Amino acid sequence: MLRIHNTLTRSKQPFIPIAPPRVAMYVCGMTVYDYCHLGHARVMVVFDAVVRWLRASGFDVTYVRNITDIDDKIIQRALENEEPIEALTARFIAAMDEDALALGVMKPDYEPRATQHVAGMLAMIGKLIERRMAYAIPGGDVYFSVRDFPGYGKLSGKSLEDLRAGERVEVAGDKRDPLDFVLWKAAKPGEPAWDSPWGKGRPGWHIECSVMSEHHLGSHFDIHGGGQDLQFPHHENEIAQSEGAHGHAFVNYWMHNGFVRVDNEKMSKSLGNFFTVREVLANYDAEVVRFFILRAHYRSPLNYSDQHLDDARSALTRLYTALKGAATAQRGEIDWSEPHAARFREAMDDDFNTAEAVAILFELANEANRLHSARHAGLLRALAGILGLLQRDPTQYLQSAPAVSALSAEDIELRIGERAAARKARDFAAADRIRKELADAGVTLEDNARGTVWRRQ
RNA sequence: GGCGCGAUGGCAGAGUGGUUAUGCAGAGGACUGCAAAUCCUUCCACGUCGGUUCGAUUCCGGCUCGCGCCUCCA
Repeated sequence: MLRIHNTLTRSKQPFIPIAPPRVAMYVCGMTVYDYCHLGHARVMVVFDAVVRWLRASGFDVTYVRNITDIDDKIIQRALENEEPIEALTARFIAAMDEDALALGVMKPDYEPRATQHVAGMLAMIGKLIERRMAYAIPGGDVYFSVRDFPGYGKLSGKSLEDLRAGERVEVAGDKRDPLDFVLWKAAKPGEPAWDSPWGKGRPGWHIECSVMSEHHLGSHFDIHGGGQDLQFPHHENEIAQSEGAHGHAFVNYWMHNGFVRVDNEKMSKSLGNFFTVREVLANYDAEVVRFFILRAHYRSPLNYSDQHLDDARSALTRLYTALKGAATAQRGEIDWSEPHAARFREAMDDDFNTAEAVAILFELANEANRLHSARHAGLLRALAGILGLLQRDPTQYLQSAPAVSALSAEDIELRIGERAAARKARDFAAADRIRKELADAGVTLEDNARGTVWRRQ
């Protein structure tokens, strides 16, 4: 049985869907004013693996990942770029789609955008005011009143007192409580705005997720995910809004993935220590990046460095090499009673332990190599497929070139031909010279009974 | 200051109250014209101080160090 670590209880709990086999899952996606960095990649890949495993386990998953396409930073960036907001967001949504596709991330079932749900937000804000959990102030802002929502802080494990004590920022004097957060922001002249009962304005950040999740999944659903940094205040506020408006439980299982780090520090926009997905993909195959992410547990911190990606690349090469030699059996149904498959399932059922699952993949590779077993190779490929790995033609993968490559496949084949002639003439010095030359260009040769095969790096 | 998470072998990274994680790297061997790949063998481990226990890396507590949240952030 699947167990999920629930942030609400800080423990692993058996996963019991509200209406099996249906599973409703919402993940906070990107604010589209810049390229995705590796932290975003981790969210996409991790929850992609979660959805894949849920589906492989027989659940009928509806997966929603939102797009925040209106917010202060978007407005500011559009202003800086002197381009319309719609053009800016369209550009970065397209870039995000490219990154996701490269990383093998399947499209969510729905990708709602904040700007498409303003009417729903107005309705929910109205309801919160009606239920006396929100209030409008003269300027046109509307705030959520945290003291009127019992249980505020239950997700992040903080009390209102703790939070007040820890305040680091001076707050506007018109809030009733410093911790009250904005639901609706009055527009300043020139800013994008929607009409509302409180005047022209735009939504606060948190309200969109409460509204869009309800729209697609209902007011009470199974799983809500996102990066650890969203736990507070974003997800805490979502709970306040949704439970405040509906009067019943919002989400049963909260999942938060760990940060990507650089030099032991969180990779973040504000620190400026981030690498965009496309920067990394210029030097590394996207599958290597996906493998690198999935090889760690989703809740652990993940340290990024070129050295670690090199390591991941070598490891992935071993897996593909095992597949190369074997006539992989057709994919089809997985025999879950097979010991490796059973352990794989056990690992994934234990809070999506992809690190353990990947280790089992290596054990299968060893079996496949040792026994020349197409059955093991086939199982390796099938199980890896659940993680979105090892689905390419092995030779194609092993010969794939990074962005900048000195030698073309044709050149390589040509040199291999010359070397074969030299070897036939038993001129091994010449043959070794050619091999050395190719090695220096990042190409490794392997002689076998049928001839010579090559791969990069 | 408040709250929380973590500390595993050269590196990365799972896990477990007593038994091999796994990968990369290293050493030796088999195979090879030599290599590569593969296989076999092998070195290297659980921050620190106490406690519980027949036995703790694994449970409990103190300490040290690191990280995160408390402000936008995946």
